[in-house]
Amino acid sequence: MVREGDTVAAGGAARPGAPRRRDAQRNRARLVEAASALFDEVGTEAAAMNDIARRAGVGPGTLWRHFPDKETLTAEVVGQSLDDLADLAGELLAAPDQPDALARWVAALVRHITRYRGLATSYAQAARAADGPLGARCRAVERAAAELVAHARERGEVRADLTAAELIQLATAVAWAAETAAGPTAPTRLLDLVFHGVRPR
Amino acid sequence: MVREGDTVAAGGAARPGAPRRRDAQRNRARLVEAASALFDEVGTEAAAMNDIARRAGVGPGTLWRHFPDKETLTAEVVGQSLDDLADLAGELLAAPDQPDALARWVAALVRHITRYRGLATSYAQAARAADGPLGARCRAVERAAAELVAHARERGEVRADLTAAELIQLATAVAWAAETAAGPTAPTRLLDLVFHGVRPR
DNA sequence: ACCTGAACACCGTTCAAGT
DNA sequence: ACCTGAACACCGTTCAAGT
Repeated sequence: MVREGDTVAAGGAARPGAPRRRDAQRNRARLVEAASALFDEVGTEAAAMNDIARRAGVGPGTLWRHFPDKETLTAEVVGQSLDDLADLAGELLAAPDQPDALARWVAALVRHITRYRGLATSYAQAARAADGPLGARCRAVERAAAELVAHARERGEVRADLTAAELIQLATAVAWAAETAAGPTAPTRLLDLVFHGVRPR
Repeated sequence: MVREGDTVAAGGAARPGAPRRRDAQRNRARLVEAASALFDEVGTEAAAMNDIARRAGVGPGTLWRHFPDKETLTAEVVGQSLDDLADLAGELLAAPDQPDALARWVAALVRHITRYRGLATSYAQAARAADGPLGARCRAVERAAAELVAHARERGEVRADLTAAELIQLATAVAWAAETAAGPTAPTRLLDLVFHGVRPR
């Protein structure tokens, strides 16, 4: 994560370009903050790029040079949270005999996706064109999921034919349904149905 | 369904308004056809209203007077298919001892939703604001689902706490996931996971 | 009554002009 | 180098002017 003032010291205060760089990095930080705030209010899809720029107090051109498209901006806003998910997977695997590690991780994944309205759709699009910045981060999450699925399979906690990609698709779908639902169906309820099935046991 | 020429006989050929009415109905039929064709090609969301009007050979104003919003137009395009779903539910319930009637009906529901890209999102939005024309039709589908769920529950084919609304949310979510998926995961596979659960049995 | 198409508002995106 | 904001293309939506 680039922080304000990082390259100012590196560049040297005497160099004429330095203040510009500091401005650029402050603008960048402001843009991410403005995007995060607008995502909170109206969701990732309804948040207009021009509105994000205006809220950050910069022109649209500045926004577009810092982030060449909305996917890159979205990836920057949710990046830390996605890293946290990968870390959580590692912790769950490292701790011995964690019961239902997979179920707990998937619940965290659904919580993450429902953080901002529209994220499920953003991820689905990113996963389709996997070469984008968000798609790259999604693949990292998928690798973490694959380890957890393999672990759960060894313990007999999931069907032997379940793949990590399928599980992520279902989790994303549940998050999408919860965010667009008419009634107050909680994502945890839908997730429970997915894990145990709608048929009686 | 309104067919070309229906009201011409009813209005009388001598009345000056009659040719206008015939024009109006031909335009209406052309608009629905153009919308259906464009939905096929680019999905319900990417289909621009102006493009639909242009393809039908009418001005945008004509489209907007026939269909006051996109939801009304969408409801017209998928109306017959939704009626078919309600009919199918009736048939499955009428025939005695149909095994897995519910599962077969939900599979048909998912096939319907995946007919046009974007339909899952259209339905989710329609279900949220249930007073629209599409929301009304969705409620009819929900009533059919409720009967099937009750029937399946009596036979012990589903969990006792499963509601029709939850099942429809899951079916819509699965359809959404299948249409936006990166890989070639078939909706039937995801539906199977939802019915039997990701845990081993 | 019904139709047409120009027109307005809005949003994504670019780029010439500034410092 | 970086920023600004005007500008263009596009889409949803409306409406005055026609027949």
